[in-house]
Amino acid sequence: MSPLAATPTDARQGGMRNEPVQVELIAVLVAVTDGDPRVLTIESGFALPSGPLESGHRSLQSGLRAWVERQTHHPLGYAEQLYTFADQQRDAARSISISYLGLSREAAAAEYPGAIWRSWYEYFPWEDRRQGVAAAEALLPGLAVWAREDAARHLRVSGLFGGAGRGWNEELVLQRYELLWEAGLVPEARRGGAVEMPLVPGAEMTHDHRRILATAIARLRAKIKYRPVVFELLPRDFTLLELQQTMEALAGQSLHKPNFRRLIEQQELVEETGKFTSGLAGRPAKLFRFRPAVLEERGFTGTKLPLVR
Amino acid sequence: MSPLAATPTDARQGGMRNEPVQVELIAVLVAVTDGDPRVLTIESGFALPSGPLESGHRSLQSGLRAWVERQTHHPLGYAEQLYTFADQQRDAARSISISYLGLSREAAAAEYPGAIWRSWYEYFPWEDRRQGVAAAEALLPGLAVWAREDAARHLRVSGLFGGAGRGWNEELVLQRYELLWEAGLVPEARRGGAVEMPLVPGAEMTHDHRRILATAIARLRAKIKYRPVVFELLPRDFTLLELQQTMEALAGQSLHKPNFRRLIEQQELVEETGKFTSGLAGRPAKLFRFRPAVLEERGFTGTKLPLVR
DNA sequence: TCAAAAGTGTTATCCTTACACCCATGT
DNA sequence: ACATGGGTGTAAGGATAACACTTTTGA
Repeated sequence: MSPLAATPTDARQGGMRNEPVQVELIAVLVAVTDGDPRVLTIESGFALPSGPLESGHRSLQSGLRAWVERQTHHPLGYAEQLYTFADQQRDAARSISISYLGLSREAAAAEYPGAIWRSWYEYFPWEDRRQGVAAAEALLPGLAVWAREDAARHLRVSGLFGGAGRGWNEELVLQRYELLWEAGLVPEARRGGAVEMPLVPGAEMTHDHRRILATAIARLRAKIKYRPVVFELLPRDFTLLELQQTMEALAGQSLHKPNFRRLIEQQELVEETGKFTSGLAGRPAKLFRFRPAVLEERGFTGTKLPLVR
Repeated sequence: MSPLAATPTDARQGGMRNEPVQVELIAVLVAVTDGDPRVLTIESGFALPSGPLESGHRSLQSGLRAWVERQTHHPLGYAEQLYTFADQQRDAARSISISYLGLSREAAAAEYPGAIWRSWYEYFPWEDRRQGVAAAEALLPGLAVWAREDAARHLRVSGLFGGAGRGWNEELVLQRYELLWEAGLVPEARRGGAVEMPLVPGAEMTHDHRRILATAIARLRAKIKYRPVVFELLPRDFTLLELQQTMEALAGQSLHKPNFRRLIEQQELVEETGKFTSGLAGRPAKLFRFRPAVLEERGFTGTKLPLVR
């Protein structure tokens, strides 16, 4: 169609050797159970399901699906790509990690001994502010030491961790983790290094898996606000309180009940099923279901720009 | 720290052969000049800058930077990862493409003959609705043929392309392109296939480069609404009209001037420089500059959830 | 009867949208 | 004078946030 000034091959001559690399697929599979946002792990919570891309895999997603099912016996439902990292291992061959975020429900599969669901707040205790901000404020003294006599560091700390009523942005999960790494307050930052400050609470993971988990949490916290993805984590029928508690679990913050209900109603995301809960404490609640029609109706975005009529 | 039930290596035995693959880096470098959103191309607009990851590259980004600078002599400024694709070429070795979105300004470099800036609307004419919707509506007859007697196809077409006042969501660039591909209305869908319907206007690119460009446009159109990235495309000092026209170029839609200005002002994204334009038609305009403080002040998001006090 | 959860009303405030209008400069 | 773009006022309607309050069940 268009005359080529140079073929792609021509344009790519003369560099260093092309490097054949290993490609690894990593899954962050999330479910919310009993108000707890959980992530599916192997090796007793020390690693995320993962494995190399193989010649038998027809696509990245199907390769990932194969690894998750082999290692956890859990089906991989909805999944989206998260990020691609390159590991620069000295002298060893280079490897590329392609990570995915999956949304599922714990009930969807029977137990399998090699796979364990863990609350993601075991890895990031300071990200859970539903019962108060104590876990986050416990980090402040250590961070103050790191930021001592450095105005730029102080700014970063207070921007990310709040402190004196500075406000908390729940989406900055990765930035907070990276700051803790930089400050050497997290064990994986010290591999092969000296001990300095006392470590911060929170469980470690292999390689960069905890970093990938932070990326997944951040992505999900951002996404629930503008795409109806929460419903992947809920049964077909649910009460508004269950919906609210699922959102709270993800966001790590408590929401205002009356206003939350109006928000949901106003967005017309759900419809009544006509059924009610029973047998639980309190007044029976209406059961709702997601209204899949919204996916067609609006391309689902929310404009935010003052268009001209 | 945590006792391992199995080492990572153990858990990964017994599959097919690991597959060493080629990794390719691809850049979509965008600038807005004279109200035109442009993308940096090589091969007379037929390809995006790209090249394989090499052993000398210290990271994915630095490898990309090296390729862009070699092929276009243009510096790569702000860049973020877009998406990672796997190419399943039958019998040939598999290859992985990691694409990036970069924001820049055309003025930042001198001309270089191998590299050309092209309006992205040359590739997607129907995405420009600033001068009217004729280009999009011209597609409707062909799409109607494809959707004939298929209610689901009709729904997709009207959801994506609007039609009778159904509204237009400018972020669905990729979905629209993929629908046109499926309908066989785009030349790259017919490689090695038969000719059916007349093709839709819009320039072709090699491989899946046009698809990657669609991904980049969609990402950028979404992102300008919640992150202050437009400023990467503007000079340090700019008028509000320049800012507006840059946004319009990206969104492909006209914006309402008075309300746009209030929106910007209300977000406190910019500050006055005290300087004015001169020598142009009309009243001199105040020059503004981006207020970088916003990046610290708020983690920049806009909550959208009814938090409890 | 009480605890627990569901669910409603009301208000003040802010943001968005649309429309109308005036201002300052170059030609 | 007038074309061109810069810039302001204002009012309606909608969304948000905070508060107080009523309803329905199980124990």
